[in-house]
Amino acid sequence: MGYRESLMAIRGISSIFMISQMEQNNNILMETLIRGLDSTKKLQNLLRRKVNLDGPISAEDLLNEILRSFSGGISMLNSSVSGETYGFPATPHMGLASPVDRIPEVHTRKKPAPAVKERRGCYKRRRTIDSIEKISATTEDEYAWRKYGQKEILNSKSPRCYFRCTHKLVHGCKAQKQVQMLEDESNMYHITYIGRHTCPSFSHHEIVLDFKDFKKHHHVPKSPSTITNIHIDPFVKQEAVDSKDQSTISENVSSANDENSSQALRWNEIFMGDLGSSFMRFDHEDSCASTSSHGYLSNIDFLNNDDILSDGGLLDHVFS
DNA sequence: ATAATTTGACCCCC
DNA sequence: GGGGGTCAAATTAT
Repeated sequence: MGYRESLMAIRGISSIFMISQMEQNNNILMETLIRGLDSTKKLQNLLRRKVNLDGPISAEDLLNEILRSFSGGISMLNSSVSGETYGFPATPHMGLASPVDRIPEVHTRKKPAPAVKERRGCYKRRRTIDSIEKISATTEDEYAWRKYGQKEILNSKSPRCYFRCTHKLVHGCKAQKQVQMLEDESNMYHITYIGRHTCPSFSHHEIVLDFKDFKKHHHVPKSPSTITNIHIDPFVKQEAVDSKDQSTISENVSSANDENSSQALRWNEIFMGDLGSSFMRFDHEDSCASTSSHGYLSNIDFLNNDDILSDGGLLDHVFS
């Protein structure tokens, strides 16, 4: 049976199955993927021991690709089961510090109960938010983020960490970021960028060619902020943000005036360039007034479950 | 001294 | 009612 026939069979069967059966199949698939991932990692370790640096690079590349595929599949399943959107990971985890891997310390401080419940700011829960999601091996990017919250998420082992732009108070920058570690074994992060940086500063950490080397000689904070050597946001000019190093290199990259028309494409370029294998779809829906009044970002829908089995959907992309 | 993080409380909205 | 996003005092780091 050829691939097309198999695919058609899968589609036909899937359309008949009840949801519970689909979940059961998901579980079986998940177990299979996890076994495969584990075996591949072991094989990778074996290869690394037996071959020298001039060995079969292509085999190593192939293994890496297998790892990415497994990790991506597991991430997809996790996300679809939990009702989240999903994307694909770019590269295996590189062992960078995690912002969410710390068990919160138990503090003994006792906060005196406020005598009078003062009304805080009116919170607006986002509905159709201006957000970009990605799955990444690293939580770091070129921006400076300040953590302002962490929440345990229902049915999730990893907490979700909340970050806002460090320059929020100075420049009123509304950019936010949420980071949550995926629950598979890939050690990747589900990162959601909300809103856009409006602060008039830009970092150029890509001048740091080897971030790992950089970390050996510089203190790197626990937060996922500060440094990356991966990509630049072409919309904004931003200062270097390593708060410890205080080195600042500024450069005007592009004006803010010509960005709207091609913004979705640019974000697409950024993340596709960064992740390599992210699947994103950009929709132009209403912006949320609470997060952006300028329509800076295009909304993104990660492919939903229907896309997996629909014509021209995810499977077709993956296997084409 | 100042900045950043932690973490329980608060609050909105599904 | 409760999940999750945010606040802000306390704590920690620089």
